[in-house]
Amino acid sequence: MEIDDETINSTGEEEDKKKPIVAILVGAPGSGKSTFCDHVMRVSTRPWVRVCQDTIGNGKPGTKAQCLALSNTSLKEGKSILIDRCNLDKEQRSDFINLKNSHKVDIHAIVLDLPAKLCISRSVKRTGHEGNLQGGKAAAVVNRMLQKKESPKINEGFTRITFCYNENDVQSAMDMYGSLSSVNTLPGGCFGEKKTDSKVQVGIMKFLKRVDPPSKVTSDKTDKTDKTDETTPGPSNDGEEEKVPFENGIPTLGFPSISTADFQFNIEKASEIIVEKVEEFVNKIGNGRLVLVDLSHGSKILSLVKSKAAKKNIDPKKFFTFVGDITKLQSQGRLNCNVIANAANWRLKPGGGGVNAAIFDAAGPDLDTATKKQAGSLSPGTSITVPLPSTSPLFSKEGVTHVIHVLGPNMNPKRPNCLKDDYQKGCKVLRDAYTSLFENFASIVTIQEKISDSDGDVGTERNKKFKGFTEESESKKVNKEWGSWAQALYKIAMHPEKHGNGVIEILDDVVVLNDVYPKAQKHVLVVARAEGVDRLSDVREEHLPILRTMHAVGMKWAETFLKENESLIFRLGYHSEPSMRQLHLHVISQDFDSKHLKNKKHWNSFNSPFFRDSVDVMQEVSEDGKPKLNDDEKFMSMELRCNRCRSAHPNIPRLKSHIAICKSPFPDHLLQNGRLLHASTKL
DNA sequence: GTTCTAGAAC
DNA sequence: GTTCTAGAAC
Repeated sequence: MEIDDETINSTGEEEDKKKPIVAILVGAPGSGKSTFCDHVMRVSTRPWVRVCQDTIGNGKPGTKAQCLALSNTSLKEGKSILIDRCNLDKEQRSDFINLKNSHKVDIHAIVLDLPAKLCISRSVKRTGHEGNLQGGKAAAVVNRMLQKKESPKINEGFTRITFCYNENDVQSAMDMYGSLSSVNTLPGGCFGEKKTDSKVQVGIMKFLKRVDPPSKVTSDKTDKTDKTDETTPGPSNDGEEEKVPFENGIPTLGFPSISTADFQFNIEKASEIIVEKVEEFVNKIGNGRLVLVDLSHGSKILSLVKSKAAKKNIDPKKFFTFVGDITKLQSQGRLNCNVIANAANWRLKPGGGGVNAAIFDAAGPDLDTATKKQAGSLSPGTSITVPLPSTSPLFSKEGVTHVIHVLGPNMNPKRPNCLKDDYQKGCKVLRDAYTSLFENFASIVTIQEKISDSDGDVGTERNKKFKGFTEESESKKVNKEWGSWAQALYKIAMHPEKHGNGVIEILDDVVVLNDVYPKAQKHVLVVARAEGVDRLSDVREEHLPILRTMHAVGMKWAETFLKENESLIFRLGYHSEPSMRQLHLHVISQDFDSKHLKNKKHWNSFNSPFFRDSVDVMQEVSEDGKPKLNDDEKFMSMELRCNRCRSAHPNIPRLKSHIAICKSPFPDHLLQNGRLLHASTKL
């Protein structure tokens, strides 16, 4: 991030230039707030006062009132202030934001949303080493605070919000604030907010998900004439609403009109197809939304689409048009689109003018490299999703995490594959192009939803909406070959008498055995004996009887174990993508007390959406003909969270010492539909 | 699936 | 120095 000289305080008033800044740090203990303040105060030539609640009482912790008092006196002296306290929820921040009522100031938020494990380990360090207990205490404090966090929003009254998710982000933000003199300031708006880099920190998904639908943006029902200055980006219907910030954190696809510019597709027909496809998809993209973007207010396509969408009563919160540069939607238009579509050429090459040149240009060489990894060319009517590396400026400045390249039909005789006037073919290709684009966007949304659901609450209802999408993209996966070590279960299923290692029951349809490396006190596998069902993705409606048998046998064994030990709790389910060949049901006690549970993958394979409860699998197969799979690798690298209280832990040993003592009740979704089996439920 | 181990993190 | 993770080999 850097300061853009052109955007530095363009109002020109001398007084304005000396406006102090109230910089509110937002972050858990250990997120680096004090380090941030120290650095800024050391290098900045602007006069800063640090308002730190931890030390405000003569070096000891003080009160919020003391912080406010110091803030007031400092502002009166014309000094800028750094509010160094957690400020994680809206209420905690509001008193400091209200300082703008009595002082002429800009209110900034600097969000230090670093991985929970990092904050915890830093807190542990700070509180001293007094054995493991101290670590547990620090984790508990950080976890408790993180439960409360609410992402700051512009509409709380901030002039500017800077989000930091890793040390690099923090360094950039420190440099930025450190470079401020008493006269320059930073442009307003929301910067760096991201929703999708879940591999870095899955925990933020829940944080960002709690957003309201956009309130003010509507696709106008009346045909107003647009008189707004063409250089000002904003919702295309009304200039007055430009000041209203868009809600960020909602998965949003910004897309240009395909084929109408360079490829000379008829605008009337194109607008009809856009609206038709939007209508078809608008309810298939979860809480996501679609935004048609065009650079100029005079654009015919926008007004045609707008009026057609209004006639069809398409929800204006889910679909609207927007005037602005598709490569600067966040920085100039304050509209965060985590996904943008590119009107690509068939060679997927940069340059050539128009949207394609602009996007490749703004994204830097990273996009070209990432694109080449995916494909070398594109057929008309198709699209391809390219995850944007975080090093790309489009990612860091605009919050774009994916670019979807789309190729529409060509009606321009000067370009290759021209359809001339064959609109029958042309319309079909254009429809295909939008279908492919919106499907690709839907898969991105689905993956994000699944990850955020996994972070505590499960949105079964929402998942149901995605029926059809994920499966399609996932089924494209080529079946992996099984390694020699992965055949053990298969061999046992086929010849249990020969390979009887650990086998405890042999029936016609299933074999039951103790897991050779149990991940809990009790851990058995119920293996299907039929040939041809290697894994969950092979399961279809015809396998419902075997699923039911496996479930019944698994339940019987769980009950047997519960008679021996009433304190156990069992869960029955399948791995979305098993390592061992031959469909097998895990019957596993929820203590996870085992020396064989050694790494993140072991934990997450039983404690993330990757683990599919047997009851849900049976229901899905009977309703949809096949089970849902959550086989994204991301689930394996998720933060380590307690299966009961959902607290985060920095590593496996810490997690294990926590779960050994955690007595919290299980999350709600596990308590429903018989997903968990207790002694009391059966006695 | 596990084991082994380099090297990152503490 | 020790602990812990993650990738390769099996």
